[in-house]
Amino acid sequence: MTTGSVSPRRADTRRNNERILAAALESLANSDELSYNAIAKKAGVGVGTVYRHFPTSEALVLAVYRREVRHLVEAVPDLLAEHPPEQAFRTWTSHLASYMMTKRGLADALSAATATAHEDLAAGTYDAMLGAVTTLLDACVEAGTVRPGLDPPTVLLSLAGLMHLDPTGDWQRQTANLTDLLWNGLRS
Amino acid sequence: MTTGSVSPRRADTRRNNERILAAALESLANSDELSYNAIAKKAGVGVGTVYRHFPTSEALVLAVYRREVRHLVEAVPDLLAEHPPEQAFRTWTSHLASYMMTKRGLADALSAATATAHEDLAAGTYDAMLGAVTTLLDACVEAGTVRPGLDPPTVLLSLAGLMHLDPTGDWQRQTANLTDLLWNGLRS
Amino acid sequence: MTTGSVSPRRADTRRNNERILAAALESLANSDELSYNAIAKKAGVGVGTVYRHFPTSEALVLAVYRREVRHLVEAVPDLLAEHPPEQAFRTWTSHLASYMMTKRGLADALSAATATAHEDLAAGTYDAMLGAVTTLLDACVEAGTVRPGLDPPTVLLSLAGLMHLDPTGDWQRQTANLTDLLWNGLRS
Amino acid sequence: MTTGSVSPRRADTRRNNERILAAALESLANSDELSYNAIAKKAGVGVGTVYRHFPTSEALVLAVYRREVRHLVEAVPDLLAEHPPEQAFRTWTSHLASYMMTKRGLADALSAATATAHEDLAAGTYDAMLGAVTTLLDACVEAGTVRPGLDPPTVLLSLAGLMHLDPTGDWQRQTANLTDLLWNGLRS
DNA sequence: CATGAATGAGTCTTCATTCAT
DNA sequence: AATGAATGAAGACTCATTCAT
Repeated sequence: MTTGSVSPRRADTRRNNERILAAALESLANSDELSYNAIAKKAGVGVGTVYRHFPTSEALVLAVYRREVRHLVEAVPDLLAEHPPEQAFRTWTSHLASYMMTKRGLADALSAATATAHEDLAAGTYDAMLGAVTTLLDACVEAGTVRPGLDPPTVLLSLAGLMHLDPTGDWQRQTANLTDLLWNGLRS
Repeated sequence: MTTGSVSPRRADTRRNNERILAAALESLANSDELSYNAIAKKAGVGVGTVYRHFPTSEALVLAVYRREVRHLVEAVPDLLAEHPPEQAFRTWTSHLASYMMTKRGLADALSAATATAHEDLAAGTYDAMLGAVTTLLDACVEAGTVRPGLDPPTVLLSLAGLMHLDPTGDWQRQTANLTDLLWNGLRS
Repeated sequence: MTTGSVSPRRADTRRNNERILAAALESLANSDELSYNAIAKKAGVGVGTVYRHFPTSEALVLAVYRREVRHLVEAVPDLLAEHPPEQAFRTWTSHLASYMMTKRGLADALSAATATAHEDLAAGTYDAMLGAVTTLLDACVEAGTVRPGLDPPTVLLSLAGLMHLDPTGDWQRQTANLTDLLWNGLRS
Repeated sequence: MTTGSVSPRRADTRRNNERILAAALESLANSDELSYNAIAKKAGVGVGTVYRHFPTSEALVLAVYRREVRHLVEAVPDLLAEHPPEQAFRTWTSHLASYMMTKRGLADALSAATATAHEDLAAGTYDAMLGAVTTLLDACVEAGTVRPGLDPPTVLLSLAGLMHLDPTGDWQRQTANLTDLLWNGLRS
């Protein structure tokens, strides 16, 4: 009846889910390759288990993505609580950039997945990101530093370049430059 | 044993090169998948021939990319000759967008390739694009519609979002929106 | 801790048995494929339950077969009661044909199963079919339309072709043709 | 330049074809199972080679079948040359039976394959068998031992039972019995 | 130089079977 | 007894790469 139970099998299902997601994220972070066999091995479960949890690779990629997006999105309220709006916006942007730098393959995998994905599967994550941007913009508008009437999807789109920074170069400066340029277009 | 002409083979070779590149582009346009076997068949040559021309898939992708980039870059002088600078900039942007819409897989393939590629291989294409943007910006500055001192790499980066438009949606409007937003940041 | 009735479980059990058999028949009818997992799902029970009821796939196939054979066999008395013997024989033959047309996979599955099956498992169904044929023949002999001394196994064998009719063709005519041909060999 | 050449690779393509067909026949003879991996191993070639020669399992099964059918069909002229027609017919029938006894799985595999097969693929073999039967019947009619006007497809169908004989039983006698019964229906 | 057959490692995917709950 | 998650062996299939012709 020890906590590290004797039974090797039927280990907690939720735990498996976690391990699979973690393994998949690790794969995706580097190479945009995602092999069910490799993930199963890395997660220490059978291939079949991975299939049971995520029947298609779409589902798997999306699940990984969703988990990651949540982190970015959940950071927004805190940023707004601790910084003036413009600063919050800029900081969030740099979060986004550094995130992209460490999760290289995710973007590619995602765009491959969403190509086939049913709208509803992908929708959630895009909407979440959009919500984050909208919240940040609204705060800035409220503070009078950004002109009203901006289109959040367009602003989000303008940040997409962050996915293409060169991780071996001075991407922090490039991020700042991009944000500056963009900010000129947002200013009231 | 020559057939008569100085180098009858040379013509065949160049022809093969073209066919392979065309076949590869077609593959890349849709699926970001690139199979030597498939390309060979589509190009009507043996696999070995493809290997002889492009020993690594990196080399192949880059060759395709270079050819495509040339088209975009070469459009710039004509645009500037026929339109006022701002209009030229906007039109070029929409060229870029529609190009990305039809060459879906190319961007992904490229980013995968450059991950490992020797700098020098990739450098050429990036520089060419940068040159195009610089030329356009300079013309605008000259015309007084854009403030001087802008960083061309940053401007190019801000256009990267065009690679992520939804080809099933109203990407033409989104492109216009993005350009408008950006323009506000460029204006003098 | 009984729920009240003498054996409340027994009812469930019988019900499960039915559902499993029905699900298996449906599978077998089309594709000769028989997956425990698929059957369990279709029957709305757990895989384990299927295993408990039918420990081997042999047992399952045979159970399905036995149930189906019963239908064919039980039709004989009625046919003989309502038609003159020769007519009964011909009608039964066409029953057999149309049965085979709708249960495509069953025959294959069965022959695969009986290859390994213990004699006793398979015996029952063959004997039942043999009995049906014997009964029909006897009636015909009695009526004087068929010569006595025929070997029922041989007659049954001669009908095996019905398993190989082309369901997309005019199998009804083919059945009639076969029966006519055979009848010439049976006639007194 | 020895005949048992040094080069292990690129062994004569035709030879490969033979080996694959032989390996496949051996598999099919027993179990109606046909695994590309297993066949490749048994034939001593790579899996890919099997795929190159027979892209689908349909194609493979049919190729095997065709080869085997040819043997049966080619026996007809000799039989007719050496025996009186009726005897030729009976002997051919027993050939057929003994053939089926040793190629158990082939029939099942074939019926599975033809289910999906394009007509043209399968047609050849059926037509060949039909031709054999027709030739035999014609000879018998000519000799006056069989009544004219019989339908060859129906006769062939009546022989289908030979595929279902019990190889552990006295199938030789059963074959004779079936032929006798059938002959009564054919006699003039 | 070009060709394309051969190879086989590696990925995907399904399913029988076990067993903790 | 029933359930269904987990497992992993097994077979399908693809494709990069080599190399005889």
